[in-house]
Amino acid sequence: MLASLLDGEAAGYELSKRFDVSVANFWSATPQQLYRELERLEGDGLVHGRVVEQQRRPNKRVFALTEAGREELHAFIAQPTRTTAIRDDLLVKLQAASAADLPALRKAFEERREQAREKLALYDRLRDHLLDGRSEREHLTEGERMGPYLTLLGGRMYEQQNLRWCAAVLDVLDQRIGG
Amino acid sequence: MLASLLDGEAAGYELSKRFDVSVANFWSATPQQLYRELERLEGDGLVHGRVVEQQRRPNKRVFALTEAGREELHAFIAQPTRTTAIRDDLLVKLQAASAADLPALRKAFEERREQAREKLALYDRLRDHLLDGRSEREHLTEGERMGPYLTLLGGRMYEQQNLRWCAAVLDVLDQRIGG
DNA sequence: TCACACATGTAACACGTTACATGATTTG
DNA sequence: CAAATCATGTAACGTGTTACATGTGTGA
Repeated sequence: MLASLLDGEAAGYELSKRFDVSVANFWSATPQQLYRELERLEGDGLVHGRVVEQQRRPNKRVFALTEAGREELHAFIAQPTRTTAIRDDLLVKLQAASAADLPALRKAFEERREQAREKLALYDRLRDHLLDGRSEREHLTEGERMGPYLTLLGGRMYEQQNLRWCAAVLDVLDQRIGG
Repeated sequence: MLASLLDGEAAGYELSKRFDVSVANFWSATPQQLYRELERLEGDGLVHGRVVEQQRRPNKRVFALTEAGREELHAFIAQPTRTTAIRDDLLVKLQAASAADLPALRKAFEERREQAREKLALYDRLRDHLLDGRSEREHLTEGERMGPYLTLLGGRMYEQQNLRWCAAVLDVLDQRIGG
């Protein structure tokens, strides 16, 4: 959340929208978590909220990073990185599948492939928007922050690999089902 | 855990070892979770435990899948697959980094690259062991279960992509730090 | 007029992690 | 002789998910 607020102040609802698109690439959270966490971060002085009155919408509380929040981010980056825990239902299904499960498994992999395609298309749009006409090289050498572009690159590479893997698995499944 | 028990009965401690190696590829769990979960699964009749008395070791309780456990696995495979939640500290660090953070970030990425290399080496050993002299094609068309091989393939592809991404990011970081 | 977007939350529950506890045997 | 491995757990805590609750404004 602190990292997301670097891109500008936001209310809980707006943050949850950001998480749906760009941030979901590397961090997922439900709106409920965000609201709870905002209270805590404000209590710890890492963010500061103010009420913005709106005419035709319910009022909202907009949160901005404080100086302490920025320092917390620097400290976080300097800390040892926790190893990432992977938990993927689809791989469990694949691991456990026997002959009778193959058609259901095939369907699950087609869905995963479709999701990967959609994410890839989304990332490509975000990338074009982020570059805004400049070349990748220009953006990376001259831009202020290279982070958002490189995380997006990571997301794209991840989904491309995902597609290749789905293709390989579907290939095997079709041979097993068909032949 | 049910999927892991397809590879043969095991005690909690043995399961935690399996999770450390092959299963960690797609599902992580602490030993404490496994012990707690084994109790629950036995309560639900999905696994069945028996005490194995040992001479020079503490006795152990070995658990095997029951028929209900196997059915549960089939049902699980047929269910809609939950979308996988990604949460990666390293990507958050990258997203949030500013100029002052680059050296710390570089170190974090070198560590990630090293971890990827080690995992890849482990997966290659597991792959050789799994194939046991046969070709990939033979194993996939003639073997009883293709799951373990294909999950391993997924892990290898994932780590290879990870390596490529680390290389790309380190390249950019070095240009920013050096130049 | 119906559904969706905006906007924020509470409460209950489920799940996961960390610390602690125990004690034998084997390996270096 | 120390450290690692085998073997199993409890208790406390922290985090995450799900269900529920509320109400206005906008677009089809």
